[in-house]
Amino acid sequence: MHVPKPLDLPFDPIERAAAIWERRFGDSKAMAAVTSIMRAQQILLAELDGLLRPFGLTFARYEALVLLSFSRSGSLPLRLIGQRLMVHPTSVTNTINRLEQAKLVVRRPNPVDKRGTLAEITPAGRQVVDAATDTLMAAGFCLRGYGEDELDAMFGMLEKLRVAAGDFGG
Amino acid sequence: MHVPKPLDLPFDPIERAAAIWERRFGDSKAMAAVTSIMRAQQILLAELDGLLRPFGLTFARYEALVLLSFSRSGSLPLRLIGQRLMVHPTSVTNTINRLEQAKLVVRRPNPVDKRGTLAEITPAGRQVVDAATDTLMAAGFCLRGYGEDELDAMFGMLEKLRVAAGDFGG
DNA sequence: CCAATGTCAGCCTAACTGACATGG
DNA sequence: CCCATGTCAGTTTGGCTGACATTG
Repeated sequence: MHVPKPLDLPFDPIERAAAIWERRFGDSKAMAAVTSIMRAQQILLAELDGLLRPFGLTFARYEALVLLSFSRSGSLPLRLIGQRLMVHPTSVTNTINRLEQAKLVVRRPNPVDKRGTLAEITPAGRQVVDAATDTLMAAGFCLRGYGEDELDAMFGMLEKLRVAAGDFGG
Repeated sequence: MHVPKPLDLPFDPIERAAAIWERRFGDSKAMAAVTSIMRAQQILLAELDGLLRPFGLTFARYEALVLLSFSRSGSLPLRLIGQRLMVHPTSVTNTINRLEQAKLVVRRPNPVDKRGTLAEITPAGRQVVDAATDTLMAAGFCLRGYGEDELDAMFGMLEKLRVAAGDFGG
């Protein structure tokens, strides 16, 4: 097995790249920030997926399950799931397929719009999502080490980017 | 074709999820921050890959090419590339394969360590990486809208997370 | 003999394209 | 008729495991 060793370099690889960058191309702050975001996401996703593996979930599937558990009827049209989670329609189909195979969700025809399909969370699905949530909250969503103010600042900082991308009304 | 419409919801989907979360599970700041980072990375990667597509590059391949162009000899052992970019050994093999197919890189045996392989950037590789860099810098690495101080703050904020993950010596 | 380097085959996930059936 | 919804087939990407040959 490939041990996921903490590389533990004697220097920050991103900072080093930024220093060389600066000499070669000029201002490197944006490059350093982008690279940091990429790496942070990689770290977080790996840790979250690790925590969720015992439940047979990935973070993407967990998010879908949470969304369903939040809805009044426990069911939502696939189209709406795609909108909220901001993923491609075929990715929704795939995600719901896996959750359905795991018996955490069932598909039902949408009585309102006969073109559509509803995904409905099962009792087993509710059990799993609650247990998984306990685990994630106990781990502080892998953001232990940040204070409430810092978490807010992070959210606020990235909000500008999401608005600029057109996610929602500025 | 699926139009990549800017969903442009009348509300922030992450903020809404956080509000419901708060009532159901309690504190939601960490969850909101994590979700923001995930979404930010998704937005940035899509935009960067879009900018790099005309050059036949993905962001991952671009990063490898930049790293090689920064080295004195224009060549580095694959092992070292994996360390610096923080990717799995087999992913390095894959990345270098693609760059080699595109004639932007060549493999050479490592004269120092006969187990190892060097990836060496070609003149064509240097041309492509310079042109791609011009494009990315003109786009401000998709982080237009942020001031220098904000970019620094973002980098500093995420540095803590990378240290905690063991990327480099705290 | 053990450890490190890199490759290979193979699997899994997610995102995407294009095509399509069904229905508003 | 056009558009929306969802699925399917197939491609691309990257990350991973396990096994292996080669060499330190």
